[in-house]
Amino acid sequence: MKTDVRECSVARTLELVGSKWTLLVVRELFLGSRRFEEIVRFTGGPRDILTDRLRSLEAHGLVTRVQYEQRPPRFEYHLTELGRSLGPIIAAMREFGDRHLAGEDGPPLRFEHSCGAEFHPVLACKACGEVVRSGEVEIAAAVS
Amino acid sequence: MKTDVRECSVARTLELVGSKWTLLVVRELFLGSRRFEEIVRFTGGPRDILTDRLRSLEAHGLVTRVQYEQRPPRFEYHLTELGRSLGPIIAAMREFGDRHLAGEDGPPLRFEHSCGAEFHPVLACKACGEVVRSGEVEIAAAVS
DNA sequence: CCGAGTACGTTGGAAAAACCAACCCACAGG
DNA sequence: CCTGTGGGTTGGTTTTTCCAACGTACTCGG
Repeated sequence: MKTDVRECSVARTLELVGSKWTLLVVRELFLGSRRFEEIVRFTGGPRDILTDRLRSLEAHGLVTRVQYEQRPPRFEYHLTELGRSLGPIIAAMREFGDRHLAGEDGPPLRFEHSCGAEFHPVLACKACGEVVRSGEVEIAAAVS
Repeated sequence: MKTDVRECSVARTLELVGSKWTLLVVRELFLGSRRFEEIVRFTGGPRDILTDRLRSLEAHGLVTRVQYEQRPPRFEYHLTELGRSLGPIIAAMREFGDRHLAGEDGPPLRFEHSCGAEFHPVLACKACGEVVRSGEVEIAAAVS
């Protein structure tokens, strides 16, 4: 059997953020956590794994580790511009969870758009600006 | 140290699709693969793990397993309506990969919107329909 | 000065998950 | 028969993850 593994952008993205805890770390940073202890507390992940994920995110340029204290040396984690461009992925997951997996008391986190309404993301076409309905997008070409 | 794990929709979504290979399986189904052998070939994942992921997706109602042949028994996998609503997550990952991690020969998969242009997803606000710029969305309330 | 507490990890060992090659069954075609 | 296809399952190895404990470097209160 040939091994025609599809080298696609989804696969490449998953290599960066596809392992356990990584996207929860990114979520935490989006929500404003900066310090290691906050990330531990709010994600609930094992400290060693979270350390590993933060180093990996840093190595890939999604996060920077900034010293905010000399003695003892203390660091903060910040999303880079590249890291912030993971926003749509987090938003899409949040939206999916809100709609289909919400707990008893609804979505635990609410966002507000500058138009004043509660923010629910939908996908739009960058070219025409129209909100996309299912069936309006098709594969144009599939290269191996 | 208190364990104030954030019970958010992102975390809940990751419980469904957060383990390795799951989202690649979903991508394959979006791209039209239906049979087990196709999923093995195009994702490159281990057969036993892919079996496990398909069963898990089925158990959560994201995928259905349909018999298309009696003797010998053969099955196809299809995304359910719920499964198709993972589209924005896949699209967001594809977009991230295309923009920041593209291989030498550009994005390997292209999509086309019904407006005629190549499709690149951007986030829009469901309420007002406007495309969202960074800084326009803020946390309205954060419940532990 | 002593002990407790905070911040940010690192370590060692156990448990779980992933991986891989090989196997199995049912059938089809030559 | 003998080979090939489709859709898995099995057994054993390797990798990851998990967890609790420890270490370091300071600060604060008494």
